[in-house]
Amino acid sequence: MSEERSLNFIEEIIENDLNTGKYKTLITRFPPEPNGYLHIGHAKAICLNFGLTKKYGGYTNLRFDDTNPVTEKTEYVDSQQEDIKWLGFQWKNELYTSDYFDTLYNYAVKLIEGGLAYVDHSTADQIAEGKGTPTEPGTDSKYRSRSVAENLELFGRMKNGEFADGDCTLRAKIDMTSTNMLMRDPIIYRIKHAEHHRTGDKWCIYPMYDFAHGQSDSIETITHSICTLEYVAHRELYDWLIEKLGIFPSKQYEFARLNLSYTVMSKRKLLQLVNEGVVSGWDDPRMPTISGLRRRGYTPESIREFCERIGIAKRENLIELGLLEFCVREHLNKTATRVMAVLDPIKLVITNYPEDREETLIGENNPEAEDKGGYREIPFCNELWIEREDFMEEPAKKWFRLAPGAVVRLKHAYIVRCESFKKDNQGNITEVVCTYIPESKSGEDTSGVNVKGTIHWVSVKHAKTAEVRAYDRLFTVESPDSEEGDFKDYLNANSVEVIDTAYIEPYLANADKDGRYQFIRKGYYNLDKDSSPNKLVFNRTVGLKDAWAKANK
RNA sequence: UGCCCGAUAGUAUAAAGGUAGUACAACGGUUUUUGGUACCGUUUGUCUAGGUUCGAAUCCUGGUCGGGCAACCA
Repeated sequence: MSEERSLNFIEEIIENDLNTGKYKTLITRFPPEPNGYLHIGHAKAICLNFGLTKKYGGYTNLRFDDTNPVTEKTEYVDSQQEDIKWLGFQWKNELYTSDYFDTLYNYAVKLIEGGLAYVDHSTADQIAEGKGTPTEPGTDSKYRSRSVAENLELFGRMKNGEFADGDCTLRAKIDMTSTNMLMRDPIIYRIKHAEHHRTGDKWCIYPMYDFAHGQSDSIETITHSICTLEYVAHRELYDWLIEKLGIFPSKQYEFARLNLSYTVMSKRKLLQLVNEGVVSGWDDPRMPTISGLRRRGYTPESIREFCERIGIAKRENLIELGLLEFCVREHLNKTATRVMAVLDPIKLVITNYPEDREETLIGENNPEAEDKGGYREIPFCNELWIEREDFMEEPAKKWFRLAPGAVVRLKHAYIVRCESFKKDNQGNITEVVCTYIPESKSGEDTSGVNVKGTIHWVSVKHAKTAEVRAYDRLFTVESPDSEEGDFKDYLNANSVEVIDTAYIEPYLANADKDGRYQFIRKGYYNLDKDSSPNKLVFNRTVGLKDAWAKANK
């Protein structure tokens, strides 16, 4: 493999830092807040952070950024770990920002002692007002000039629970006239009498993101702290705090987050879809969450490949959903077991094949695999289920499938000729009547007949049934976020289609929970978690490309 | 009206002053017992106006457009 992929801007920085000896070991971190499920956008960050240390050596920590007890839950901690592992990555240390609450408290005291922080008894409204606006400077709080001793005493009382939520905050003393709003005396500690998922009721004050993230990076001697673009403005504060505290100088670098067409990525909106029952849960197969994609049948390999292909840069982007689908097709084409399933059945009857005769045919499991993926037995008889769409009473031009008088290959079986067909009162085709060519058996064809088309089928006598669910994009517009009005106005009403009774070949009765199947000529499918031995339920991961359907649109 | 970030085919992403390349998409073809896969080919691009230079996607200046910044969220 001569991989000559060019470096992205972060890799360039890292190679430079490694080459100049600035760092001996690369240390990154993935820092999710445990307040929701991870999605494909997080996968981009996971692949970046873990991928970097895999490539250059060093290691990556998993750090749960749990500084806001009211939104965070252990359920999310567990799901996030599962998702990262499933994607194929292993962290060096499992850490929590809450592990550092004592250290962080001492850092705050140090800031106060240096005259760089003060306790502010202003209300939230007063603080907001004093902040100014992006175009007007802020004004100093009247509590800004409190003495170090008074601030120390007050902060101690905050910690001891002597104040109610919102009574006061600890603010860094920087510059109320800065053009960077974040430097206008940012709040670094607030009071929340809330139960924390790990520290319980030990604390009633919690550090803000800006006073926790960079400090945690520093404690862990993270060399390259990689985050998304919305934190660019925070970098000045990140650096300021590290400098004033005199601690290990981690550096922050920002890249553009992933936007994927026809879906939404914000945790708030995804949570809304879950809470309002628009989807069945975080792992609904239509969700862009890792757990949703997993249930849908996506593979870790395909998601990693996707993240590799989209690249890392600083400009805003909107990735076509088609690329994700390409990546999963690419992987599943190489790995999925081929089987036959008929989703919209009509009956095909072979008049010259004895009614009481049955045959066992042999089919390769995967033409792309080295050993053809092994072989399986497929029962055959005189009555078969075929797809309704594989027959046309009046064939279109370039039609290679069944039509009166047309010949077609039954996959792994014989060539048949359509002699006639039957209709019901409404004019629906109910049965296709054929004769078969006995010498045309697959693998030992001596008939000399050439056919243009091959169709899939399932023996009526031997067919098993299954429910099959097909999914489509969740939204009808490319970028629901940037449309007028509420994003839910653009939900795709037909994002799921359920087929109650599809006919499947008997081999599938023993389908593997983790198996990936290609229903020949239809798409890639896997078993849903709702599936049981009594009632199989398949999800369509993604359809096969369909040149015929596209050409005839 | 301030500050910060960005701008290369339809979508992404390369080219560190020297032939604008790659992938996906689109289109055409070859192969095929999946109208799948594979393979071959084609179309499409440097936001704009100046400047520096023998030479600019790249450096400089002005403009335009897009995004971000006024949570006791992260």
